[in-house]
Amino acid sequence: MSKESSTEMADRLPGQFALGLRVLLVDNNLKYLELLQNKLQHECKHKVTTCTGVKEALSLLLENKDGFDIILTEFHMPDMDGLQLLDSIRDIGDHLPVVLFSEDQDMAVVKQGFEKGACDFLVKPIRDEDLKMIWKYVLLFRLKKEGIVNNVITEVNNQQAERSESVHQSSSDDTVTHRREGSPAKRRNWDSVDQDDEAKDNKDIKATPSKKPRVHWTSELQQKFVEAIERIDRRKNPDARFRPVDGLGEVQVVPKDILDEMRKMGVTGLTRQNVSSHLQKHRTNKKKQGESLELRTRHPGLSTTNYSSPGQYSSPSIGSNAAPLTAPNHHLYSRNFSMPNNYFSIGQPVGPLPIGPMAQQLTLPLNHIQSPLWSSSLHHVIGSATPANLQFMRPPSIFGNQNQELIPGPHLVNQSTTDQRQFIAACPYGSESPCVSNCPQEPEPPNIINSTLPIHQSFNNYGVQDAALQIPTAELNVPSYPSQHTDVGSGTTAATQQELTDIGPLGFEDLDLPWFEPIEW
DNA sequence: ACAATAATAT
DNA sequence: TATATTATTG
Repeated sequence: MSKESSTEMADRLPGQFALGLRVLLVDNNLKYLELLQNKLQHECKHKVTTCTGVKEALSLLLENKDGFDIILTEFHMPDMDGLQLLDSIRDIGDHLPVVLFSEDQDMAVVKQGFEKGACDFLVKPIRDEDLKMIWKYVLLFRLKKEGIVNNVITEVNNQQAERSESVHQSSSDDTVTHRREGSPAKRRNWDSVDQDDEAKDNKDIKATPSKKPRVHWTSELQQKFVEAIERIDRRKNPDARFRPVDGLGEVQVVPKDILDEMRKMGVTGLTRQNVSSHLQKHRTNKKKQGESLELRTRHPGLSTTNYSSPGQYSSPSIGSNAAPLTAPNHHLYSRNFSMPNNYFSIGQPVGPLPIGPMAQQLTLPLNHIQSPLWSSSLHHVIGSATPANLQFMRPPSIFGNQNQELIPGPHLVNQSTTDQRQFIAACPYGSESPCVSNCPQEPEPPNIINSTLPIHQSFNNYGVQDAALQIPTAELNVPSYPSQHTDVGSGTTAATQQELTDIGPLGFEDLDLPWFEPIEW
């Protein structure tokens, strides 16, 4: 594999590159030193300087800082080992790529080498093809310094990924999940460890985990994608009854098939995962579309474009492409804590308020719940966030301090949010809370995110007796906005008002919104 | 800041 | 594979 990728690189790169490459070759084994030197000089046309000790090498480097392009050194040397060499080189200026080689391939050692910034670790005897390719490190090293290298690496990796995917079906490598570590300065092994293929059982030094380039789904691509799905769908679901929506028929259309089909249609360069990811989005969209369609059928007064959510904290525009009115499925946060996940502001909206009837009429049943946990005045909208960025705002204080401070959440909870939504925090202490009379100071609200207690207990400890949610039964007034509606915050015309009145209230049950599910503790 | 969209993890 | 989560981008 390495051979192939190397060859490809060679094709793409200027042939002159390696001529006169200045190599500092270090090995205390004279025979081997000579062997390598010969090959490098005669076959590779490099300019080779040899030495037999690390210290010597370092002094050469110090003498002539810019005298070399690359260092090729035996790892185990009597006077110093490769790691120390790497350290010292970094001291000098870290401007040279270093390739280590050694007899043994103790993985711990190899790994350390990479961590110290070695470009590669070759195992003796070094294969000719590897030796001839050492220039690539120079190139990569320089490119990297110029910040261009990501592309190069990415390309190389892509090719490798593609190749390996087509060979053995996505050997979904269980590379030890490298959490993205914050040190971008750290150099990585660029190519996979080039030695033999038996090295592949080594999980620690695999191919570069660099980022994949994003696939841009152009409209043509999208079109083919849909076309592919339709074809497969027809093939798999001959009975039209089972073909309600793209890819959502009785027999689902799966990424692999789509990819195959698309390839037949002449699409190249996509991976199965690309398709999978896109399919996910596609299905989500379809579903939303379906939902809003259904809603409109039942309530013709509601056109999709007529809605917008109030307040800046409201979530996905209820208009255009987002589902209006349909409540997202309830999301269960770990430990039985359920959070309402609304498209609307609930209760007292926070932040810039929509003016006009919107504010009043988009009031949801939640407002009527008298549960201590969710009673209307005790909610406030926090904002929208991805789980990672989720922050919980301290609930509005019953003591009047409205300066909510953010309680950043390392979220141990398993939030099940697919998209960014608005989150709503509940004030755990209702007006009935004993805290009102008993606590001289504002009590610390339970940290519902990090608490190890069952959530209801947190609240109980806090004076909330019954945290169970109730399913609201109140009526919902659903307003309609004029079709030209642009911005909720910008005002409401008389015509709007009229329209709103015309629509009239809808029964909550009409909407079939599973706002909450009762919580089982 | 926000939302969309793709990558990545589970 | 499906789906959840996270990263990146507009």
